[in-house]
Amino acid sequence: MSDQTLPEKLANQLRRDILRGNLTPGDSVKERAKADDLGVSRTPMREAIRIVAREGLITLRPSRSPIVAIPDIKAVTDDVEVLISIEKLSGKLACERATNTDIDEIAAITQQMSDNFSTMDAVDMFEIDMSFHSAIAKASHNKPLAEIHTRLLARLWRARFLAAVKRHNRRNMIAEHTSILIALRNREPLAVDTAIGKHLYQLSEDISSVISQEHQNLKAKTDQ
Amino acid sequence: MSDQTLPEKLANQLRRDILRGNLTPGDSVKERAKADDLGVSRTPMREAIRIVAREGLITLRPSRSPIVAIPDIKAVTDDVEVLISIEKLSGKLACERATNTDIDEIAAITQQMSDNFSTMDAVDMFEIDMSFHSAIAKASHNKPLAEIHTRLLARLWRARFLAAVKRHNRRNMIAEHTSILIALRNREPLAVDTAIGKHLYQLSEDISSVISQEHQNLKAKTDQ
DNA sequence: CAACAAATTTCGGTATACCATTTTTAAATT
DNA sequence: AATTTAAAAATGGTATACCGAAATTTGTTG
Repeated sequence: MSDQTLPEKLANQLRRDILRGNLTPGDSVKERAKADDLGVSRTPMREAIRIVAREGLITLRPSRSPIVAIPDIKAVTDDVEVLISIEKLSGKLACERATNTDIDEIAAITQQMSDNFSTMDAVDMFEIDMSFHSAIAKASHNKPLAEIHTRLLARLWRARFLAAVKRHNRRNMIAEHTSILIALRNREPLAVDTAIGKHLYQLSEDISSVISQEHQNLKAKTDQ
Repeated sequence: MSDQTLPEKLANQLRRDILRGNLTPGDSVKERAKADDLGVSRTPMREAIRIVAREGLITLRPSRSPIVAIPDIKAVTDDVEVLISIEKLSGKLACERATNTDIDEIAAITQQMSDNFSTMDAVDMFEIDMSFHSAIAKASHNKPLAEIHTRLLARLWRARFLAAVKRHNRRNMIAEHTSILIALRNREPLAVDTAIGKHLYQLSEDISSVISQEHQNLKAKTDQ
């Protein structure tokens, strides 16, 4: 874990702050202040900000403070559009290339979710959901694909989380995950495609509604 | 053009050096040396290196000089795999959302290529080919999609270029571009999908052969 | 001459200093 | 009191300095 570079660690911290809501869209992210907070100099913090910015969670402005990105509905639905395509490709490739270990891992995650679904809070649930989707991307055995997938998920983290807290149709989710898992185990690309499509279809609208609602709440915000 | 930040400009310079062959895979990219070359300090150069590294053209190594990425066959074919999927999605979305201006632009590029195909050298030809594909991505009106596409193209630039120099079946290429264009103009997603698939299908193997050949030539390379 | 060891150099990582632009604050004028 | 303007503070961009790890060179020893 400690083979992570300092800027990476700082970037993680920033992400966490944004996703947990300690930093909300529109907040400024000042190099000096953040660096002082965490007891490092500006150089690595600057790099960390760039890392997170490239993922889309922070917006850079020339000669101005970076701010936490304010996702507009279009950008988010665009992301979801790509995410669906990427996940479907992952599923197809996973059918061809996933090892049994890969699939067992996906099964374990699914099992874990269904075992604890009544006791977990939204955050736990959400993180398991994330790991489910990441596991499929990994099972594609295509590294650039997995990287793109990771980046998209990171960008959608917050929106997905907000959406997930709202609708708690957990049973439904588990059923959908299970059908994806079965299709993968049977190595049936078409069934995987359908199952993933079904699972992600609703997401776009759910997210849109949450984001548009947030935009309402963001009206009287004057701080940079 | 001058609204580009200094690190961006330096990153462009690095890309160009790599793609033009002034820097070849395996060469080290030293902060200090490169910064001195271009008369800037290490800070912006460092940032530029990170930018290009994140695109995949440079490989960072902990506490070592970054080196120009040595693309292995697997990585390149993986990239192509994703590229095909991304371009097909672009085509599908372009059918729905492209403005007539978008399509006229694509047509103009195609025309330009067919007008000058006998007089252009490999580089000219190649750059027009690039712009053709970028124009389709732009016509999807999905920004993150276009960004991913750009990044993939950049990463494949060199390999595609090397492959393109070898096979000069230009007429074939123009015919394929034309069929993509027609399908787009008719707004027929299926036809677009087929045409793009056909156009990109060969690419993977062409590139693979070029890359594997290059790996041969890279045997006795001892410089870091 | 080979192999190992120590000293030196090189290089990335981090901290700090300086500069230019932008933002904020405060004062001054109408 | 409101508006404009000037001064001060804040902030990102860039340069430089310092440090520790890694690589290289050099010297010594078997």
